[in-house]
Amino acid sequence: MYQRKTPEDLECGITIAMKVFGAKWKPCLLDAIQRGFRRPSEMHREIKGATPRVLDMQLRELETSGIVEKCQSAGFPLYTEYTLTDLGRTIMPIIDRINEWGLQYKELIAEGSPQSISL
Amino acid sequence: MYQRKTPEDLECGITIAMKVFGAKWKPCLLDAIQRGFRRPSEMHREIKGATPRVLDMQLRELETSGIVEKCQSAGFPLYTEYTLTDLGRTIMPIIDRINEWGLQYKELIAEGSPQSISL
DNA sequence: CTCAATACCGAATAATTTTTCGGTTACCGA
DNA sequence: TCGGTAACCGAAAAATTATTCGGTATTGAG
Repeated sequence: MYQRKTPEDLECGITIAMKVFGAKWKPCLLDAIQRGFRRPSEMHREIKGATPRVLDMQLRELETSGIVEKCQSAGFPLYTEYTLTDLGRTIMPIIDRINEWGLQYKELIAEGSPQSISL
Repeated sequence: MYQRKTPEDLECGITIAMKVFGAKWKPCLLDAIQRGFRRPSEMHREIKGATPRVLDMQLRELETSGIVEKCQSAGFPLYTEYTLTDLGRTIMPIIDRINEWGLQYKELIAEGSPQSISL
């Protein structure tokens, strides 16, 4: 298992929050769950650009952090559903605002942004 | 200059927002500016754990994105100040909530979080 | 002229995260 | 038994991001 080498400031709220839901696809996963895509296969289809593998991994981390909960029912075909926990629901207003901010200001940002070279 | 290789979904608000202020030290920098640490040397002292180099780089990116503004006055010693732009101020409520969330739930997260192995 | 302070930048390297690829298991239907 | 769907996992490789190290420039004091 991977061992982190650089220390982290776990007193810093930003650092903690970013660890929990700041990974590349975590906010998208949480948003997808909120919009009703609860099954892994649905999320795989919904979130273009992410490989199923990374979604599985980040979903598992969200579960381990107590943000989402897995409900699996035996049967065919396999049926697994992820839902937000109470803790997970406390994050959603933040994700929503991040999303709104991005949509609201995207034109303003696009020109001149150093990271937008790849457009 | 670095050329991105994996495509990005620039219609997704989350992706856009994360590009603008989601880098490792950007929220900390913005928070520091808000708390009154406006000079690079102050931020270097304030934000432990980050190297001056990365703070300089991320500050420059924030400037290029139009989130902060640089005011430099000739004189001795060199005096540079970064302040939030109007656009930058629209981000602060989000950063504040991220920070609050992290502080509020840190104990809840700590146990069992996959990323907290390095504690 | 040399030194210290402030604000930077470039390039190589290291650290971290994401992707790619190829599995596994369980089950049903033909 | 073979093929197909769903949900996963491990390991290596690639991509991305951050760090380290060693510079530059300006200015004023000694």
